[in-house]
Amino acid sequence: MITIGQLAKYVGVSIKTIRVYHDKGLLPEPDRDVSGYRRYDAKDAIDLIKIRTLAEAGVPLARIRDLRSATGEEFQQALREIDDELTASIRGLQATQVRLRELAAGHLAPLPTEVGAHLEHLARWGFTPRWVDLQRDLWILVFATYPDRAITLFHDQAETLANPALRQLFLDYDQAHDLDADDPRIDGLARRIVKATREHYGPDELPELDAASEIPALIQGTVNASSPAWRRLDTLIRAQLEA
Amino acid sequence: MITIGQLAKYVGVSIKTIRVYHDKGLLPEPDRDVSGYRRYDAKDAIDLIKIRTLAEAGVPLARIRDLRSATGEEFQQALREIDDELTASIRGLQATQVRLRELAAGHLAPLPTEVGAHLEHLARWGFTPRWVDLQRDLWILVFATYPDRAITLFHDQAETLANPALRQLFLDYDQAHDLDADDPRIDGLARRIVKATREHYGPDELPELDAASEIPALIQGTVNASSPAWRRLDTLIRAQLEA
DNA sequence: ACTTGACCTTTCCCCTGGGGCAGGGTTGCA
DNA sequence: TGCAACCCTGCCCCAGGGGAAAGGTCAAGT
Repeated sequence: MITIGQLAKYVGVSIKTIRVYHDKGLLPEPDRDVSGYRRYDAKDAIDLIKIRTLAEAGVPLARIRDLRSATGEEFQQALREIDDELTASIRGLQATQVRLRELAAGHLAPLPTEVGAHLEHLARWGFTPRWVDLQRDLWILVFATYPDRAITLFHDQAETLANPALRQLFLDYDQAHDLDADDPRIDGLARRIVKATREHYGPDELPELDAASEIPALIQGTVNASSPAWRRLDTLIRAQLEA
Repeated sequence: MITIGQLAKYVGVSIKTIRVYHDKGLLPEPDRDVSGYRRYDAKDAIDLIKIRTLAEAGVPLARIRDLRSATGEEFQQALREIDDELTASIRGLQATQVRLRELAAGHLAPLPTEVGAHLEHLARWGFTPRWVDLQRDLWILVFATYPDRAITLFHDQAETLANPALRQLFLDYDQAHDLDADDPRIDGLARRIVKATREHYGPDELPELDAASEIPALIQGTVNASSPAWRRLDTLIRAQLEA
C-alpha cells in the first residue's frame, strides 16, 4: 500500500493532480491509514494510467469521469470518437504549422514595392492623402487575406487607373467625400460609375461585385463610416447594379 | 474605421477574444469614437491575424505579447522555436493516439488466463493469500506497463517457481513477513537467495536486478512497507548483490 | 529522547484563454 | 418612436492545475 507521493512519482503526475482527480470523481478516494494518509494499490495505479492516457488525448475530465460508468461497448465507441478528435486536432496543428511557415517566409512584408510605387502615383495624380491611406489599408488587407490572388487584382486595378477617363471617376469619388449627402452631383457620379462598370464587364457578369464581397467588406465599411456622402454613393451604386 | 464586431467577424474570432487581447497587451487599444466604441483599421486586422496564427500554434499569449517588441531576427528565431514545439506536440499527440489504440485493443483486460491459473497454483503450493494478492498486483502492473514484454517475464517467473528448490526460497520469503526484523533466519535466507540468483544468472549479468528497476519500484515499496522483516531482507539482498 | 527533513493533510487564492451574463448606452432602420 | 442589433464595463464561471499556508506524521541520525 503506497502513499500518494509514490503513486504520483510512479505514474508521472503531481500529487496535486491526483487530488484533483479525487475531487472530480475520476479516481475513487482510497482508504486512509491510521494517520489519515491515502493508501493506494496497483489497481489505482493502472486506473490512473488510463485516466492520464485519456487526459493527454485532450479529453475533458468530466467526460473521463462519465466513461468510468460506461459499458464496454460504450467505452469502445467513446474511444473511437476520441481517436477521431485526436486525428482532427493533429490535422489542425499541421495546418497551423503551414501558416506559421508562411508567416516566417515573409508574408509579413507589408507590401510589394510595385504597390508602394502605385500609391505614390496616386498622390501625383491628385488623389487626397485620405484616399491614398485608404488604398494602402485596402492592399495590406488584400495581400494578407488572398496572398496568391492579390497581385492579379492589383494589376487589374492599376490598369484601370492608367485610363484617364476611369481615373477621373475615382478622383470624383475621392472628392465626393466632403459633399453633402443630398448633393445632386452624387447621383450623377453614381450613374457614371455604374455605366463604366457595365461597359467594362458587360451586362451579365459583374466580377467587381463578387470581388467586392470577397475583398473585405472591412474597407467598404471604413469608407462608408467616414462620410455620409460616400455612404449614399455606395447605396446608389449597389441599388443600380442590382437592378 | 470598423467596429469590434466587424473586426471579430472578419478575422474569425469572438469580440471577447479581442477585448482579452487588449487587456493582455497583445493588441493595443485603438482610439474610441464619440460614443466610446473602439474603432479599428486595417493594420489592426493584420496584427490580429498574426496573433491568431501564433495563438493557434499554442503559443501562450504572454509570449506573443513579448514578441511584439522583438526585432526581425529575434522574431524569426522565435518562429523557428515555435515551429519545433509544434512539431513536438504533434508527435506527442500521435504517441497518445497510439496508446489510446492500445487501450482500445484490449490492454484493459485485467490479466491473461494463464496468469490467473498461476496465481491459483500459488495458493495450492502453500503461499499465503497476502503473497498471492501481492503477486496479482505486480502482474497487473507489469502487464499494464510493459504489455509486450510482460508475458516473457511471466513465463520466466513461472518456470522458476516450477523448480521446487527455488519455490522454497519464495515460500520462505513469504513466511519471513512475520519474523522480527533482527531474526537471524533473515540473514540466512538473504544469503540463500543471493546464491541462487548468482547461480541462475552467472556472476556477470544480473538481469533480475535490471528487470527489478524497470518493473515498478511500486511493488517493492509495498513489500517493504508492510513488514520490517521484508524491508531488512530487501536491504540485505541488495547489499550482497552489489558487493 | 530529540531534532531534522521529508512527507502528508487541508484550505485558499492564482494563472491562462476565454464564455456568458447583467445592466446599461448607442446606432441604424422603418 | 420603437425595435433590433450593436457596443460598453464588470463580474463570475470553466479546466487543469501551481503554489503557499499551517499543521500532522514518519524515519533516520544523534
